[in-house]
Amino acid sequence: MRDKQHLKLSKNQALVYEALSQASKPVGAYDLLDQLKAHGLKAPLQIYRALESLIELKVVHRLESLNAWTTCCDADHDSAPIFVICDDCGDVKEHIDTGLNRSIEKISKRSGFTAERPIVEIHGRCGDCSPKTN
Amino acid sequence: MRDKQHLKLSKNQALVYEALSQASKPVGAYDLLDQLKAHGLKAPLQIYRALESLIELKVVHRLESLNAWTTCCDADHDSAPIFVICDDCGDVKEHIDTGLNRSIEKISKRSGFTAERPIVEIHGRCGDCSPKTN
DNA sequence: AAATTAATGTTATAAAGTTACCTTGTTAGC
DNA sequence: GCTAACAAGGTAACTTTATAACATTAATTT
Ligand SMILES: [Zn+2]
Ligand SMILES: [Zn+2]
Ligand SMILES: [Zn+2]
Ligand SMILES: [Zn+2]
Repeated sequence: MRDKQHLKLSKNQALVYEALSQASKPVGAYDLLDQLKAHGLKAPLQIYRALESLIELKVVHRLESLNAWTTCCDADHDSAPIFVICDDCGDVKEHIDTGLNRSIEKISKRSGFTAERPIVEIHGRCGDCSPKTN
Repeated sequence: MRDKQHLKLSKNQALVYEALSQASKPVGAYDLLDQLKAHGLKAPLQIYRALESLIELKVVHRLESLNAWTTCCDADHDSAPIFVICDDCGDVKEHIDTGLNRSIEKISKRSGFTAERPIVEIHGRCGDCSPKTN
């Protein structure tokens, strides 16, 4: 978590971050809103603004294929986060993998492209949900 | 394109596939609808249903981070398509890369996960749009 | 031809995200 | 302490994206 402890978050940012931290899976913006209505939040924009700044601070990631957000795994990474998503139980894990990141760099450079925001989201079945083949 | 020539598409499927083929970039569902209103289509669902079946047939991919669809590059691939997306000019290219696919397999197996639908979308700047460093 | 399956048509509605405009706090120079 | 500059917040209206529900028609199989 590096110095995420020392992050000075505004009220709404802190509320949204806290809600994401306590969730066991990524959460959608309107779900966050529902939860945080109890704390006085009223409009989608309050959620979206908080999420945007938390992403800027690199403590939250957006899952493009789920329209949902989750806290960073705390690996203090510069490279692309890799999300492994079980379509059965909804479990999501964040991985950091230098090999995959090298591949992304290679593919990009080969075509003169500058990778700025690589998105890797692997859908499938986790160990618990996969049919056992024994 | 393998035998995409020989695909028997229904009327709506053919219309949507044709529209995507002629576009130079991925196209959103409502943009497709606007275009195809001239051909009698009227409702979003007609577009979404056609897209769904075209994806099933593996001739179209959805770009999760763009909410848009594009035709397959015709590489007749089993492995994950990798999209390289210029956030400046909107250009999108599909790549197939065995190295990256091996990384995805490795990461998955390591945690007992079965990858079924890997999503890789690399945002950044293409060669034409990158600031030249000379 | 009857049964089955795939594709369509249409309306209404849900879910996700943004624009516009205005108000309130916080910080930094004076 | 005053004030300019800026970051954060509040609210309403709205746009964009996607799906549910239900009825109909076309193509395929038996
Ligand atoms: Zn992370
Ligand atoms: Zn699972
Ligand atoms: Zn493809
Ligand atoms: Zn470009």
